[in-house]
Order: sequence, then structure tokens, then C-alpha cells
Amino acid sequence: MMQKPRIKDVAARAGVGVSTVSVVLNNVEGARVSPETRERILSAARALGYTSNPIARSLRTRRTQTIGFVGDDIATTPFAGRMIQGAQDAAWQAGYLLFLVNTGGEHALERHAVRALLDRRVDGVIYATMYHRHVEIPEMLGDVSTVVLDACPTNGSVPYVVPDERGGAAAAVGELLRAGHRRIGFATESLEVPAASGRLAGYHETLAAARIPADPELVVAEHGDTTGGYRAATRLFDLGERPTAIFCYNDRMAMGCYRAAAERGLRIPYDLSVVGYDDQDLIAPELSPALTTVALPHYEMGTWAVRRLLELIRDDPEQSAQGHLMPCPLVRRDSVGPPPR
Amino acid sequence: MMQKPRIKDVAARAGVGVSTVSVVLNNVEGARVSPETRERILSAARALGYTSNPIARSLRTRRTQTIGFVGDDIATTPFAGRMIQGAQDAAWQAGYLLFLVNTGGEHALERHAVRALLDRRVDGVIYATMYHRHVEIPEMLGDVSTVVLDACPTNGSVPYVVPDERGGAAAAVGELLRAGHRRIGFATESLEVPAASGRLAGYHETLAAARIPADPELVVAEHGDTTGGYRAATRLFDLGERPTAIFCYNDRMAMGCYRAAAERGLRIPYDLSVVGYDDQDLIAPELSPALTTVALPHYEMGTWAVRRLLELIRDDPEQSAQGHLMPCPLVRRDSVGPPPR
DNA sequence: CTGAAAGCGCTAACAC
DNA sequence: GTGTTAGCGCTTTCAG
Repeated sequence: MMQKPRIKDVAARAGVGVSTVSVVLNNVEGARVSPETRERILSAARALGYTSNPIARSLRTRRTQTIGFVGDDIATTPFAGRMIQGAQDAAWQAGYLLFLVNTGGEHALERHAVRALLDRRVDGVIYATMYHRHVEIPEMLGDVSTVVLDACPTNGSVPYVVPDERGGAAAAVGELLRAGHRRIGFATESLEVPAASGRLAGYHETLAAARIPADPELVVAEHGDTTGGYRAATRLFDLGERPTAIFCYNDRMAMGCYRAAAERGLRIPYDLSVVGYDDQDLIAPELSPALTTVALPHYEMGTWAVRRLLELIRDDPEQSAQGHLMPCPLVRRDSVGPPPR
Repeated sequence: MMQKPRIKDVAARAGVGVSTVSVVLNNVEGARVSPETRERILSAARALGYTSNPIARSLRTRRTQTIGFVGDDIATTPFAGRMIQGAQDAAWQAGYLLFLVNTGGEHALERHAVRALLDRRVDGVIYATMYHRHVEIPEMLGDVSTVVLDACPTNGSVPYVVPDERGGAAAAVGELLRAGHRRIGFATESLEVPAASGRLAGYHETLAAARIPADPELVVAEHGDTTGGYRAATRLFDLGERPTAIFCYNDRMAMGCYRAAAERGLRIPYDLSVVGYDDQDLIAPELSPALTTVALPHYEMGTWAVRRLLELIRDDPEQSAQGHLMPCPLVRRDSVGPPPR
């Protein structure tokens, strides 16, 4: 392995000064270089297999073409990977590389991580959480362009992107409405998280828009897992007049709902329609019948975040904060049918 | 936000030369600095909030304290996150940061990615695939310390780590043997992948060690998904003398196996024992009864890979290649019982 | 239009 | 023991 060529080598080979090489290779705007000199330089560079050393460049320009991605937990959720990939792809496309650091949600580690990233002179950072919630971002981030991914910052004023839970819920309920349902239950998550309140709001709004009076009985809260879904569905089934369709807070609850329905001999989608949320790989398509659900736009949020970040980096640093709602598309499968007569 | 202090500022404040500061801050070995000078420097640095600029340092030392992680697909499998996290954690612990790049398996992109990482002067790279297989690593990687993660390199001679499929299968079958089973089916994956052959070998060896004659009928190959598992189980049930236990190539197949068993009225673990492989979050613990299975050591492989890489980086660059088999632990749950009488 | 030279912030010889 | 200095490879004035 021979030594990497330096700019000086290219200059020597082309018989010009290093600055001219620099100008040519960087396509500097207002620089006039004779076409033939330019060509000579270009071919010299090519012949040598020259690529500039980003480290040296960074030292001079104070920009590293890197961005830091700090996340609280990249491992446990399958969603995390998609966000990271979205971010990575967008960064790569723009010629940036991503530093990934995982904090496990520990505050101390997080501070350390941000510090390490700033030391490394990243041009910006993506601060991500692995599910939609409120977060306080480290104040050190005030020193660098930042965008928050899948969370609402409670301090500072930085752009952020979260799923449009409300719109997703509206799409889900709308689908049920279109199928003819009028009595639609909502099996919600009992935790107070933005996703839950957003989805509940979407549920209510959509029903109201269809002039269907709200029936508090139809909204039941349980844990957001299979068991919770089972419980919620059971409670709904035990109502005087049971709903003909259930919108579940997530696919795991929908799974529990399926089980409860099976036990009662309720066939989906004939006797009961159900729609979930999250579009989880190993659940939604695998259930039988396959579950109609709403997908979380993790990949898209990841790309949005770094695109926005790059804008911040390149344009004036003082932009007004803004939250972006990323649409959650409905994924139609086989768990919705007309209500039984 | 005021300008970051430079080493010169620290030197000035402490009333010493920059080299002394450098020596003190880097804890250089054979350097004798008077304790009081050292203390003065340290407190000056603290007072200024000085942290050295890694970019400048790298330019000089030719080491960047970064490692590149190229993976073919970080998003679609939940396992990927664990490997990345393992790698990230180990790197972080050692003071290294991880550049993450995703190639989507595209060869051209991969070359680009490696090139970009080398340009950035990473100290080493982890070349990872998202499931155990054979790969040809880009030859450019010959120029830098490399370790291969979750794959066997077919060219070059670099360290690599893969799951001990054979040992995992042996553990699974051993568990069944201990429960008293003698007629154990293996629902395998029909694709020729290292995981499949490794697990098959483990199955055979363990049976042989227990002096149980091999019965070719008991090994059935199907697609490695739910449907495949269903088919395989069905074929096994239709045998003259049906097995009392089934070892499935993976949890998805085990899921299909559960369904097939349910349809026949076979209760797990009373009429049939089953063990899976992979320990997938949304499957193994959620099935009822919860599935006894074998876990894939992704996190551990990730940490192993970067630890090994760091050895390569710090020690003599020419080490003999070697593959490491990471043990796959058995995860006991409720799907194994004694054979029916 | 092109080249010389001054740093970017740091480390490591090498003087003192 | 401690300070001076020469680069690391590149960009960017500023002369020519």
C-alpha cells in the first residue's frame, strides 16, 4: 500500500501551484483558470488517484461534513433502525457521514456524548428518541445546529419532527366509517403519551365530523400490549351494544383484540372489523386475517430531520423553531369489512 | 457562545509553553514535568474548559479515534440494531466514535462507502452483514484494519465473528433430550445458508452423541417463515410415527408449527414440545405457551468485533486471521415438556 | 490567471 | 524540566 498522494503531488505533476489545484478541485466559484490548466490538473489528480484529506480540510474550513446522531436506544425497537437508516441515507446523499451514539437514555452519558460530538466538530446533530414523546434537550446543543427527531423538545427552540398521530387516527377511523361502521370502539393506551392523546383526538374529530355522537363507553384504556388489547376488547364486547369495529392504539393491542374476538367466536372481518397502528413487521402482516393498520413514518422522519438539519447548517443559523408532522399512511389489509347486519 | 479555547490559551494562562501542555494533557509516558507545573496546567485547562481539538490532533497523529461500520441493511431486521449497539457501546467505551454507513447490499455503494471511510481516515472498519453468510469483502479494506461481523469472509484474511449455530442447535436438542424425547424432528430452512447447515450439524451430532440413530424422515426442509414452519410441522405430523418434539430452524417456523399443532389438537408442551431459534422479541415471548428458543448473540458479536478491531489497530497490524464462534444461549420458556406416554 | 505564503490546532523532535 | 519550532494537508488571501 503506497502512500496516499497529497495535493502537493498533484500540483507537481500538473506543473502548477497547490492553490490552483485546490481551486480547481473544489470548483471554486469566481475563479478563472484556463481550461487547459484545469484539464491538466484534473488528469493529474485522476492519474494519482488523489482524494483530498477531509481532516486537513476540516482543520482549515471548520466544517467536517459529519453529523452526530444521538439516540436513546437504537437496539430494542425495530423502528429505530428505520429512523437511523433514513437519517443515514439522507446524510450520505448530501456527502455527510453520520456519527452514531447511543445513550441508553442515561442523562450523564448523554451529556458526555454531546460533548464528544461537539469536540469532534460535527456540523450538526440529530437528537432522537425512539418513540414520540416530550424531551428536554441538553443545553450544550445550543452551540450547534440541531434537530429533534421523533420527540417534542420542551426547551430551546429547534425544529423537530413527529408522526402525525392525529391524522393517522383519522385515516384509520375514516376507513372504518367508509366501510359503514357507526359504532367504533377505541382501545387506547393508558399511559399519557403524545401518541395516545393525538390518536384519541383524531378518533374524536373524525367521528364528530361524521356527526356521530361521542360515546365515552367506547373508549377504553389499557396497557399498550397484547394483554392490554385483550382486556380492552373484552370490555368493549361486554358493552350493552357492542361496537362493530375497534380501532386499536397499536398492533400489539390489536393482536390481543384478535385473541379476544376468537374466544367469543367473533370472526374478523365479518363480525368485527379492527384496525391497528404501527404496522409492525412481525405482527400486522402475519396475523390472520392480515391487519389493516397505520404505518409510522420512521424512515421519512429520519430523512426529513437531516434535510432540515442541512438547511440549518447551510443557511442562516437563526431559524424560527418549527415542528413538522409527518403523515402516517393507512395500510389496507384484510381486517376491515362492512358491519354485520 | 464564545470561541473554544486553544492549547495556546491554556499555555498562556499557565505561563508555560504549548508543548508542556500537550505533554501533560496527553499523559505522555516518559515525560517528567514538575508536579506543580502539571497542576497549574491542569487547573488552567479546567478553568478555560479546554478540550483538545481532535481534528488538529488527527492531522498530526494520523489516528482519528473513529471506526467505520459498514452494514448492508441496518433497518429491516431487529437484530441489526443489537449488533450496532454492541459495536457502538464497545467503541464508546474505548473512546472511539462510530461512523455508520448503510449500503443496502449494493456493491457500488459499498465501494463508495469504504472509500469515503478511508478518506476520512478511520482507524479501522467493521464490515457487517445482517445475517450470517459468506461474503467477499471489498479489497480496498486491505489498506486498513478490518473485522467482519456476522459473516465469513471468502477472501482476504481478517478476523470475523459469527454465531455458533452448531452449539446453539446442540443446546436446543440437548434440552429436548433431557426432557426425555427420543424422536425429535428438525424443521429446517431449505436455503443453503451457513446457519442452516450449522444447525443441522448440531442436531445430528447431538443425536449421535446420545446414540440415537439418525432418521432422515425427521429432517424436513421448507421456507424459513411461518408458512414454511406450518408445512414442515404438517409433514412431520403425517409421519408413521410422529416426533414428540420439533426443533425449528427459527422462531417464525416455530410459530407456524404452533398453528399446525393447534389444528391437530396437539397441545404444547403436553402432546408436543417445540424449540425455536433466534429469540425474536415479538414472537418467542408472545406465543402461548412462550417459546423455548436459542438466542442469537448479536450484541455480543458487535462488542467482540470492535474489541478485536481495537487490538488490530493498537498491536502489530499483521495478525493471522481467525474466526470466532459466539455462543448462542438457550432461552428456556414453556414449550418443552416430557414426551407424551 | 497563477503561485507563494500564512495559518487552522496540535504533537513531537530538539534545543536550552 | 520546559520552551521553540517544524510540520500534518489543506484553503485562502494576496502579490505577481
